[in-house]
Amino acid sequence: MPRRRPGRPRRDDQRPTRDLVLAAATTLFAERGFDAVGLRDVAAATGVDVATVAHHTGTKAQLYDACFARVFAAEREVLEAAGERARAALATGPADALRALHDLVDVFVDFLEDRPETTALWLRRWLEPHRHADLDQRYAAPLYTLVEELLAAAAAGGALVEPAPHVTVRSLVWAVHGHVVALAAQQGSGARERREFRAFVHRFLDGLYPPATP
Amino acid sequence: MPRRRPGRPRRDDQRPTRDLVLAAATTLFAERGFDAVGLRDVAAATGVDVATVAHHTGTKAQLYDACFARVFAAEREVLEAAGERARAALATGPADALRALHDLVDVFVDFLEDRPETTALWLRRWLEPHRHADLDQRYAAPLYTLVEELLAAAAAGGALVEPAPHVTVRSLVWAVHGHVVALAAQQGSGARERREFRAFVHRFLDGLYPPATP
DNA sequence: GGGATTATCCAGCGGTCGTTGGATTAAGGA
DNA sequence: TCCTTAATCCAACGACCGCTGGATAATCCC
Repeated sequence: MPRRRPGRPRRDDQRPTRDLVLAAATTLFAERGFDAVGLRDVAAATGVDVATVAHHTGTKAQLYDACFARVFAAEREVLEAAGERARAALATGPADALRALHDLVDVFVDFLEDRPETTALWLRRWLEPHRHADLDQRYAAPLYTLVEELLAAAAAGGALVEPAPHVTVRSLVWAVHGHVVALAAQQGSGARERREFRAFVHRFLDGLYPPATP
Repeated sequence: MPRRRPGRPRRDDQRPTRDLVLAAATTLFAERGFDAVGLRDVAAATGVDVATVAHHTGTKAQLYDACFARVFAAEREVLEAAGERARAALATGPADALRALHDLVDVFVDFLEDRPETTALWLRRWLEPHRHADLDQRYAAPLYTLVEELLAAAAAGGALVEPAPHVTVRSLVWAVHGHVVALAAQQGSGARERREFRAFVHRFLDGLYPPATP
């Protein structure tokens, strides 16, 4: 239990103020985008003053970046843990690699369904041209590499027809984002949509390989 | 040749001012989004005053809607023309239906590659929750219906495995948008990317059906 | 030619934005 | 207890925002 640092306390300070600000800002940025969110909106959603937001997170652009870093770090953490398990299956054989690929994609879909703000921030960032390189290299590239390795390993049991794995991976990723956006757009639990999408994804993965001709 | 209407002329009035404003605004909105674009930016890009923009397009929200209507009307026009040809192939047989499906998707990919602002506006609109219904029903639904019909017709020559056609179509559409975004993000002509993506899409369409077991 | 109509620009209004200086309050360290 | 440090809020600054009233100029209709 860390001691409180000096300073005038808030009325309810169970969590550090910076975390509260980042959480509120992330939600708002995901919903409305950078320019439509005012620092006074963030402050009101957190329950503090505008100056307090600035004191903890600096400028608005820095706050935006901090929100991205937090969300994408969480995504990366989950995916890398799943990636470790998948890598372990790489050496054991093509069938295991294909199953590991299915598992990895399931983790990815589950994560984005649970945290749709990840999809929203991801899409918004793609629409900012000057940030493409950073986003792609720091967050997307490692995942893409892993999936491509899994694809290649799984292909050992039946030659992979697709000549450009990154196109396949990217298309799959965008399909998942589209699924999450569609889920957020409709009312209801979307349980059927989730089930159908998973069936589609698994069929998609299996369809990447030509039928085994015994 | 329509006569000029009365009023103080611009210095160079080859095209109607409203068209120039809409074209400039569409580019800016696609690049930066609604809130990051000021009416003074639109005016400067057009070469007129702010008041002139307001005079021709009303409020900023109306200008935004007009840009959407123009872009999506162009998309719809192209797709419906291609859809007419595809529908003609529906009755002739499963092989023709499958080929028509390929052609229709090619038209879709070509169009979005040529006009990436369509993808940008489309994605931005998806990120505005209160506009989902309108976007989906007015523009997406007719296309989806047509593609699903083509899928069903093509399936007559080999049972369609996929049980939820709209999931397949939506995933394909999002994959195309992802392809366009990736194209815009990289330098160079992207000729190889385009070729690879087309190969992927056609393999994807063929993979929707189980292998014919002779 | 002369009013009517239309397009354009200028200037400015009220409001909101991101940001900051400084006062206030509470905690830790001596 | 007193000084330092840190967290918070208040007030306000300058800049920019969407929007508009009104002046001006060019065309049409008669």
